[in-house]
Order: sequence, then structure tokens, then C-alpha cells
Amino acid sequence: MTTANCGAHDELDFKLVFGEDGAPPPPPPVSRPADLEPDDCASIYIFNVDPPPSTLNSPLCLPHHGLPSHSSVLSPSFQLQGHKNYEGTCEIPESKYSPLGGPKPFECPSIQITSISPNCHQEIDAHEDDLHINDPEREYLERPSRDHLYLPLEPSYRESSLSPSPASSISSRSWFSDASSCESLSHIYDDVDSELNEAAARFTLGSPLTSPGGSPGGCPGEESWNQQYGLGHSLSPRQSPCHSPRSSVTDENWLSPRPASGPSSRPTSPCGKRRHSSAEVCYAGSLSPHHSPVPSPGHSPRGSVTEDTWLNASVQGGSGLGPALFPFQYCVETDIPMKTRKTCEDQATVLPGKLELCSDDQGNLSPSRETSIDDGLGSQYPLKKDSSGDQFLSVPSPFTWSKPKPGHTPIFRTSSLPPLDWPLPTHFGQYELKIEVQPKTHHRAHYETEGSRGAVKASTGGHPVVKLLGYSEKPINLQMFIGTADDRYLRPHAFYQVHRITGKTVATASQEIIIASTKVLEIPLLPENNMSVSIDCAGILKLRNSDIELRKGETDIGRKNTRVRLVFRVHIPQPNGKVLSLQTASIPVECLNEVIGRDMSQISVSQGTGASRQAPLPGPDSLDLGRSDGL
DNA sequence: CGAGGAAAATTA
DNA sequence: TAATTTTCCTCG
Repeated sequence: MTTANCGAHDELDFKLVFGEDGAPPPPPPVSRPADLEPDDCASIYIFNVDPPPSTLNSPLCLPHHGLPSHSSVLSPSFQLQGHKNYEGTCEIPESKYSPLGGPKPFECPSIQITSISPNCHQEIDAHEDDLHINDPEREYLERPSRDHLYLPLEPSYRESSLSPSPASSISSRSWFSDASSCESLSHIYDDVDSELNEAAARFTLGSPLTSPGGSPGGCPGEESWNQQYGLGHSLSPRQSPCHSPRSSVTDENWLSPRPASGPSSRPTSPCGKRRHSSAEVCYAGSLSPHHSPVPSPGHSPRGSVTEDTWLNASVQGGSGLGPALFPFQYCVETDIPMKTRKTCEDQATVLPGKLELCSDDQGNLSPSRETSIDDGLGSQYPLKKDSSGDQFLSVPSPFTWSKPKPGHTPIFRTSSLPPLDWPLPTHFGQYELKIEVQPKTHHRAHYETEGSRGAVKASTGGHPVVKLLGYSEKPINLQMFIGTADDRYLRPHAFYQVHRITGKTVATASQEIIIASTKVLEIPLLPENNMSVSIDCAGILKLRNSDIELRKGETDIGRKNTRVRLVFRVHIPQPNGKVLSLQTASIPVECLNEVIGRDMSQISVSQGTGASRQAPLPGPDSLDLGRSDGL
């Protein structure tokens, strides 16, 4: 067996254990010492650009291609246990919750869950190199099925999530961030591709799935899957009471599952408080709205925006991915402390680990995604392990975000790109993705109830500038999303989403796509502009804490979790047909509405998790310069 | 539209 | 009750 250092760094907090073939899976989020630079925890991923045609068109979308199996990445929070019942309640017997002995997520493929040894660091280090460059062929495509899934026993992730402190609270996804040791990290990277494939093979495909918007076509096999495995899943639309259709459907609506729009409808915790006492396992075949195999009353009829939205979210996470990519999403939801996880019971959620079986669906599921794929912008199909917004960030049928430009030349398939929460290096070889002009340290994000508050600006008065060095052969897309300010684990921020700004003041073309329920802005980097671009089209949308916290599987808390980072990624096509992915994040940006008299310096606590937090954000006035890096 | 301020509503 | 979050209002 082989272990790999996911973080490709000195100190790894987690390790990956692979099967015989030793092929390392894509690096998972890594926790790293606070002192490390962003670059430090990077890993370079080079993916095979073109998945075998067969996979792309495969009805099942089996993951046999070199896709970094996102689906295989399980967050500690969902590792295992229990099957959901058809009611979609995800009830799981307590007894089933057992790190080691828990029931397998699904029957077919055999997955063994083993605890990680304490000395994972060593092992990881030993294989550190492996992660730097993942050869799709070697690592992903051909890797034989891994028989073993090593899971950290430590339930500590829960503890961390329980941590009341705002700082730690931070994230829900925070199991990562908080965890500083191997054991505490309860991440799991299992490679279930093969298993998934096998399982997929068993499905009966063809059942029309509902697309996010309700259109048919989702991922066939979903039901079969559910039935076969007896997993119902909680994908049911958000519970009615809590999730009533929003009054208006804007492009941002999909982002928030909030009950109803309007002042009066502010979500009140009542229904939101969810008691999660047991681990839940959700297997959502595909995320079609009708997840539950059995039509249960609980599932409100589709049609309401909310519902769709909610459902879609799940869809997005995995199936929306591209055709060949993530056929399945394996979703296991474990219980999360009530404090951090308030959700309606039925909120359907496809959690992080959900398994999706999708066939060709992609298109239907997510327009945006489809778009991205088509235009070759490089969308990714990450399966968010952290359930970050997956659940409801779906694309309502009538999605409103901009469509891909017709003229786009596909540079590479988006199918095998690394998930948004995977660490990536800022530079590799001759290439470097650099933020030449950092954003201001403060930006007032706007709520859905407000109008846009404009694009993020640079302290210099202009806008942030990002440049790709070492490559200028042809246009390439720069992806941008709002990430956490958590130093140790950069991932999409659950409470903020990038918002595309348009208007005369915006000179930069861009388009929004959704990747695993995270809005991503794609901006072209053109050779004629020296692969440099001024980000004047990116605003920040604040999602209401109550909405996000209600999401099933969401463990992050929004309160005082107001710092974000602008995260940029590029996927550079390589001569050998692979794609090199680089990522860089800006300095932290405080998005809190300014409150008179408030001392911003205290806000720092909100995001970091733990030990390695970045230095407190300077007061609003005190600093703002964006030069910390690149100017 | 893009801000800046503040009141109202929630939470802890 | 104080701290925060959201929603509203107003202004250029």
C-alpha cells in the first residue's frame, strides 16, 4: 500500500493510503502549519486532458478515466455509516456508527475502512513526490481498484466541529482546518472509483432523471442505485416549511435555500434546527430532484424554486460535472453536532460524500456546467467533500447566469479537474499564477436582498490583477471563486459566493459557472494581454448564515466567519495532453458590513481555525494594501 | 449601480 | 443584553 502526502508538504496532517497499486489519489485538502505560505501546501495536479471517448459518452459516466476521483474523496464528516432509509430521513442506527466497523457506504464494491496510523506523516513524506505530479494514467486512470479505504478512527472531527469558538467554528469543513494532527484530520481519501464503477455497472440506467430545473435527464440509475442499496436519501427537497419557494428567482436564488424571501420570511431557526444525532449516509444516485426512490410525502413536489434549488445543489456537486466524470457521488453523511449543523431533517442533502450516478446527464443538470464544459473553460467537477454548499446551490432551471461564449475554444476537458477544495500550487516549473495586485482587505459583500455592491477593488483604487506567468500560447480561462481565509485549508466559502458584476464599469468579460455548488467566475486570460487580467467583474455575495447553516451537512457557522480570499485557478494544457492546475489565493478580505465603531481587528478570529490562523486582519483602515504578494 | 449608514432582527 | 447579522434607506 502506498501512502501519499496530499499536501506535498513538509508536514502533512493527513495521509492517503492507497491500494496495491499505490496510485495516489488527488490530494485532498490539507491542513498545514500556519506559517506555510499558500504555495506550500500545494500539490500539482496534472490530469489527463482527454478522457477516453468512451467514458465521455458513456451513459454511466463511469469514472474509469483518469479523473481525480472526487467522488472518492470523503470528508470525515461523512464517512460512513448507515444507510438512509427510503424515507429520506437518513436515520441511522447509532450502533452503526463506527469508524471501523460501520457499514459500508454501499454494498457493492468492497471498501474496507481502516484507521490511519498515527505515523502518517512519515509515510506521507515518503511519498511526497507522488503527489506533486499525478499522472492520470498512472495514478488515476489505471489505478486498480483500491481495496482499502483507510479512515482515521478519530472522531475528532466531530469534536472540532463542536468547537464553539468562532474561530474554530469556522468551518465546518473545518474538520480539516481544525485538525492539526493526523488523527484529528479525519479525512479520508478513498478511492472508490473502481467501486463506483462496479456499482454503476449494476445500475439500470435509463430512468429519466429530473434535471435541476426539473427537466428530465438527470442521472439515470439513481433510483436503481438507491433501491439497490437501500439508501434513500435525504435529498428530498428542503422541507416544506422551511423551504418554501423563494419569491423571486434570481440568478442568485439558487444559492440560497432560504425559505422565503422577504423580510417576514426570514428563516427562523425553528425548522432549521436539526437534531443530528446519528450518522447518516446518503446515497444519492444522481441528484435529481427525486432522489428518494420511494415517493414520499415528505418530498414536496418539484416545481418550487426552492426545491429545485435544493435538489440541484446536490446535483451540481457531482453530476453536473461533465459527462464522463463523475458518475457517482458517494455521499455519506455523518452526524454533526447540532450546534454546528442546523438543518431541517429532510433537507435533502447530498452530502459531501454522496455518490452520484449519472449518465450523460450533465447537460441537464447544470447548464452552467455544461457550458463550461463545452467551451472548454475548464470547469471542474469537484465533489465537495465538505458539503459546502452543495446541497442547494443548484441551478434552477431557468438559470440566469451568463452562458458560455460561443467562440470559446475548448482547451481541455473539464472533466478531470481537481475539486475546488484541493490544494494546488501557485507555481510549477515555468508556470506561475500570480496575483499582481491584491484586493483591498475589506469589501462589503451584498446580500441577496440588496443590490450589488460592486466589484472587489484593489487598495490602489483599481481592481485586483492576476497574471499567469510562463504560458501565453493561447487563451486560457482563469477561474475565480470565494474561498475561506482559513490558512490551513483553503476551500470554497460556504457563506460567500463570487458574484459576477457587469456593466459599463466592467471591462473584463466573464461568465459564471457552478462547480460543485460553488459559483465560479471564469475570466479569459489572453496572450495579447500577457495573460494578465484585472478582476473588475467580481463582487461578493453574502448568503445568510441561517440558510447555509440549515443545509444538511453544513458544519461551518457563519457568525463571525466573514473573511474570505479570492481564489484563482488556471488549468494549463500541457503538451502531453495533460493539464496542469495552479491556484493562488489573495490576501484575506474582510467582508463584514462595516459597523460603526467596530474594531475589525477582532474579526480575525472568525476564520482561522485553530492554530494556524493568519494574522489578524488589520483594521479597516490600517491596512489595505494589496501588496502582499505581488505587486 | 454602488456606497455608506443605520435601524431592525437575530443570536449567543 | 451585547454582539452580529440583515434589511432598509438615502445619496451621488
